Amino acid sequence: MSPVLQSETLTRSVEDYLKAIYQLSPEGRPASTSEIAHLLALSAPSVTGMVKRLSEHGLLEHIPYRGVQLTEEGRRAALRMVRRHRLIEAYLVEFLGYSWDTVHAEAERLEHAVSDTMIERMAAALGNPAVDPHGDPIPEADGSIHELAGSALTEIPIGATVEIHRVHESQPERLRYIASLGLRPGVRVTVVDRQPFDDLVTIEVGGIRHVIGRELGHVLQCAPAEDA
Amino acid sequence: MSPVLQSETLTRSVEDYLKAIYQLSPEGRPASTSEIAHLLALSAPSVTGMVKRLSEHGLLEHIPYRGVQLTEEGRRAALRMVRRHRLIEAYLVEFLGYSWDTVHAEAERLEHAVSDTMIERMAAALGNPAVDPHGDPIPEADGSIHELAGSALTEIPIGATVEIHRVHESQPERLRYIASLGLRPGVRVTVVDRQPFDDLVTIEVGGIRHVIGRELGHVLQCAPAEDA
DNA sequence: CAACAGTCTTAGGCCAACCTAAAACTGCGG
DNA sequence: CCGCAGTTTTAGGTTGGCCTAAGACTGTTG
Repeated sequence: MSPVLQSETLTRSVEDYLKAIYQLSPEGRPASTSEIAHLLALSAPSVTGMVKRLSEHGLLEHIPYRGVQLTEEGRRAALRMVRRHRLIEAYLVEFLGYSWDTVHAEAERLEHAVSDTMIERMAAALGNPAVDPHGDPIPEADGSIHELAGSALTEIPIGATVEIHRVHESQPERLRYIASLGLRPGVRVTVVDRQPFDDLVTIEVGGIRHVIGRELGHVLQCAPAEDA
Repeated sequence: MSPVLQSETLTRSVEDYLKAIYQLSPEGRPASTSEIAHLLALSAPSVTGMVKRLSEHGLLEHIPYRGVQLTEEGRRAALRMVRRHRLIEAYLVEFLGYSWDTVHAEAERLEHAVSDTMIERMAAALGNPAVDPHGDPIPEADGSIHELAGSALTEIPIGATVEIHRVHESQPERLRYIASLGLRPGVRVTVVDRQPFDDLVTIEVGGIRHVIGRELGHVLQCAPAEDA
């Protein structure tokens, strides 16, 4: 598309910054220096420096002391990385015996090394899936993405039965815990109780009850159970 | 094995240097600065500089003005990269529809990004193959390698029929040409004539005759045809 | 055995990416 | 509306990995 994006080869670091900024705000709200620094485990000054260079290259706009927003070109590059990451995760789970909690780190490195050709072959081998193993939607090769509407588990009313669509988490520790509760995309849960504070939710899944706290509750994205 | 190799993470560049030095001399003969520079497409001073650092880290021995040799630790690291490279090539050909002439570049990037776990899963998916698509032997995970004895096509006497075991080439251009002549590992060829100079060899493969020059003749490693 | 060609190393720079310490800005509360 | 806490940027430094230009070495050859 853009002549720049096509010719110019982005470095690993640049790819990571763009992806991080996109993930901090898929909707395009400005992301702050410290948010980016925290997500990438870098110092704030490092982020400021890189952000300056990226804005000179037209990948984002930086209003000093105010935050950064991806340009159309930056967003495209970011979505390309997200597509790569999620397809790689899906491929590793499907064909190389990876589990949910171990794919992230591997994909994090591979996403920078794999060619477009290879990504598309992997997509084809998978049958062009719409979501990755965590239920996150995979952007199309053309840069479009279909975010599926859903609500955090913390927002489901008592008595409702919903299906988990998405587990928006990448830390292996937490993923293992979530899996140990029997929670993963496609599983059906019923909200049996809610505490008035701290968004505590009691759910029933597979006949067993668990109490879910605020953080986990936000990680678990749900939608009304489909068939009956 | 070595505590250093285990803990220390080698950079991409270091991995490339070690692999290059190994490939210039699998037997351990000293490799020259300029050979390394040429293979890696770098300047000679860059190589001198890196070689110094690597020798300080115990990965190779450098006798100034004389050349470098891998230490045991360096050789192990190099063989690890060779194993990765060849397994990745084999995997891409087997499972992702790559052809002979396109795998090299992809593997060249992936070999630095893939985890040991993933390499071993790929090896398992392939059934732990002994050779890659070019017929090059794949080192074992423990660092041993079984070089198969063979002779260059230029050394085969007139009248002999041999089987191509190995096509030791990575440039896509050349590989495509070689493939266009119907030459690849496992194919049987008969030497029908040889010129006294320039190692020109006339071969017959699949009923068609071709003249092979010195360079290509060395690339094509042969062994006596097995069954009759 | 001296000179020369070719190879290798030293010297000195550059750039991307990171860092810490210190200065500048923002926005809130008194 | 001033000052202060928190955030962000500037200033200045480090490291890895590359470069070119210039000097040092080696081996061959007249």
